[in-house]
Amino acid sequence: MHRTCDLRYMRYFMAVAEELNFRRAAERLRVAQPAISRAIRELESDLETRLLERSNRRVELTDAGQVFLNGCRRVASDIEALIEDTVRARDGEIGHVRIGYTDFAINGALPAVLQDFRARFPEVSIELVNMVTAIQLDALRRGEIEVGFVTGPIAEPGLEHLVVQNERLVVVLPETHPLTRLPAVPLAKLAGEPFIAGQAAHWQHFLSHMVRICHGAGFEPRIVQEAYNSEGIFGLVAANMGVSLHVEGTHNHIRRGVAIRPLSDCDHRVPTEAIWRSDKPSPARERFVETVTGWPAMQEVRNTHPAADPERTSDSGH
Amino acid sequence: MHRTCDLRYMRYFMAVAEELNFRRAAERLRVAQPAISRAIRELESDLETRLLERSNRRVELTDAGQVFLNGCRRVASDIEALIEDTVRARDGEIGHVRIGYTDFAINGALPAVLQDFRARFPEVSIELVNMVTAIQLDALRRGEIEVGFVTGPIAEPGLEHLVVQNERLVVVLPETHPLTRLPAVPLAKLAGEPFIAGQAAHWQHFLSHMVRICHGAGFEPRIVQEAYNSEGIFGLVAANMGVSLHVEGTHNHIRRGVAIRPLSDCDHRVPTEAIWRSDKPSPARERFVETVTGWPAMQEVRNTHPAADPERTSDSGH
DNA sequence: CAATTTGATGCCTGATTGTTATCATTCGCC
DNA sequence: GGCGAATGATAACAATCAGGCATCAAATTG
Repeated sequence: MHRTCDLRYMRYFMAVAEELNFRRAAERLRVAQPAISRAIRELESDLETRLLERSNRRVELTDAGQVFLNGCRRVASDIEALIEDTVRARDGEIGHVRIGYTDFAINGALPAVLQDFRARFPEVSIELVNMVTAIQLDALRRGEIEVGFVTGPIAEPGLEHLVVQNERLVVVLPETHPLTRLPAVPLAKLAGEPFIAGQAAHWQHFLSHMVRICHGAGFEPRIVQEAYNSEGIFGLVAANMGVSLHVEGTHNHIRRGVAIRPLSDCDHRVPTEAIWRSDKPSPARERFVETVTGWPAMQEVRNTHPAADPERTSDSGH
Repeated sequence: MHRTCDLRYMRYFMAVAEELNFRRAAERLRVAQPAISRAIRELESDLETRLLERSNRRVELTDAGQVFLNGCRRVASDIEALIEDTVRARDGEIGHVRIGYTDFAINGALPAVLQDFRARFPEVSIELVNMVTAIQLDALRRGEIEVGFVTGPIAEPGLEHLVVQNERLVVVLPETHPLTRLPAVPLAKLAGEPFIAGQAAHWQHFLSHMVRICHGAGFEPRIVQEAYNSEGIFGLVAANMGVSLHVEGTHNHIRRGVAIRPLSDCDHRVPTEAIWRSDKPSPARERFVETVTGWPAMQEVRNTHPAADPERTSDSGH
C-alpha cells in the first residue's frame, strides 16, 4: 500500500459512490473528471481491490466497495468530530481539571463554585483532592493539580491567587464548657485553656493566624493535642480534651458534643484563596479560573476584603 | 481548513506525540526532521490550535494535542480495520448472500449446506427466502437473490446450475387409504385417484415431473384440489381429499394423518438444483457456490445422477 | 565559553495532483 | 442501422506540495 488511502481519495470515492457517476462527482468536488478517474484507479490499485464495477455506462459498487464506503463515512465523520473536539479542547470546553481543597474551602465557597463551573462546562471533568495548604503548594508546582483552594495569605512567586472566602474565627468548645453560657466569647478568656490544633507540620498556615491573634490578646496558646484534620479537632474537643479556634464556615458542619461561639473582640479574618500557576495555561484550567474570578460571590468577597467591612461579611457569613 | 488533516500529517503527529522529540520521530518515519517541523506547523495552522508546546528543548502535548492524539489513534486503527475489511469483502470472507429455496430443498440438502458454509465463513450473513422455482428464477434475474435452490431441470441462458439432490418420488396417502397396506405402491394403482397438487401457476416445475410419470404409467392425473405449498398438500391429504406425489426427502417431515409409500415401479428422479447468475460475481456468492460445489455430498449426487444408479440413491434416500 | 543537541527556516528538487484535449464505447433517438 | 450525446479512460502538460539539504538560533552541558 503506497499511499494507504489518502483522505482526499476517500472523499473522492465517497462522492463517486454516492453519485454513481464520475462526472457528477467531479462537479460536486469541483475538480475535473480525469482527476476522479485516476484517484479511483489508484485507490483500487493500493487496495488491490475493485471498488466500483464500471462498464462505460453504468457505475455500481462492488461488495468490497460498499464495505469501503461505509468505512469511509465512518472515518470522515470521526475526523469531523475529532476536529471539533480538538478545537473545543483548545477552548477549554472539554478537558480535565484537578483541584486541591482544604477543609475550610469545602465547607465554604467551593461547592457552589464547582456547581457553577459544572453547569457552564459540563464536559470538563473535575478531580477533587483533599490536601492541606502546604501540600497543595507543592502539588501545584509539580503539576499534580491545576488549582488549589488554600488558607491564605499566599504570596508565592509564580502563583496567582484570588481570595474566595474571608472568614472570622469562632471558638470551638466542649458542650459542657462554662464559656458556652456566653453568646460571644472574649478571646482573653481562653488564655489558660488547653488548646487542640491541627498538626504543626501541615496546618502551619492556619496556626500562624491562631497564634497571632492569641498574641494580640496577650497570651500564648497552650497546645495540648494535635489532630490530623478538622474532623479530628472537633472529635477531640467533643471528648473534652480542650478548646480550639476554627473558621466560621464550620457552622455548616454541626458536630454533636461541641458548641460554636463567635469571638466578641476579634475582627481578624482568615482568607481562603484560589491559587494557580502563572505559566502552563491549560485551557480547562483557564476556564475554571475565569469562572472563579467572574463568580458574583467572588466579586463581593474581593470588594469586602480590603475594606474589611465587618457588617457585610458577618451578614453573608451567618 | 486547507488540507483538513491529511492522514500523513496525522501519522507524523502521532510519531512526534509518542516520541516527544522531532528528530527521533523523523528517524522513526524515515524522513528528514524539517518535514516533521513543517507538518506539525501546517496541522496547527489548519486546526488553528496549538498541539505541541515546544520550547526549543522540551516538547509536550497541550490538552488539545492530547485530544487530537487520541482521535488520530482511533482514526488510524479504524482505517487499518477498514482496509482489512475491504480486502476481506473482496475475498468474500465478509458479506451477505440472499438465498431462495423450495420446500424440497429445505427438507433435503440445504440445511447441511448452510451449516457447512456458516462454519467456513462465519462473517457472511445469510438471508433465506422461501420461494417456488419460478419466482426464484425471476428474483435471480432481478438481483433479489444471489443463489436459488430450485426444482430442476433448469437450462436457462445466463444461469449456472448444479444438481444438489436427485430424489425419487413417493406417494402421499391418507392414513386410512387402502393402498397404505402395500409396502410400495405401483404407479398405475393411482390412476383413478383424486390428486392434490401445488398451484399450477407456481408449481409448474414439479407438476411437469408428476404429469410426465403419470403419462408413463398410462393415465392422466385428475387434480381435484390445489394447495399453496407442501404444508397445504399434506394438510389436504390428511383431510382425505385425495392423494399426492412428493419427493422422498419429505420423510424428514412427518405429518399426522398421512402415510408415505415409495413407488414400486418408477425410477424417475426429481433434481433440486442450486442456480446462480453467470455474471455479477459477488465475492460472498462466489464462496457460497464454491462451498456448494466442493461439498462432499454434492460430489456424490453428481456422480450418481448421470449414472442413475437406483441401488445407491435408494440406500442414501431411506 | 565551546560543543552539542534541538527545533525552525530557506531553497531546491522530485512527486503528486489538477487541467485540458482527446479517445473509445455505449445508449438513445430518429 | 446510423448518428449524436454521454460516459469513463488516457495522455501530456502545469501547478502545487512534500521531502531533502544546508543552515540558523536557542538552550543545555561540560
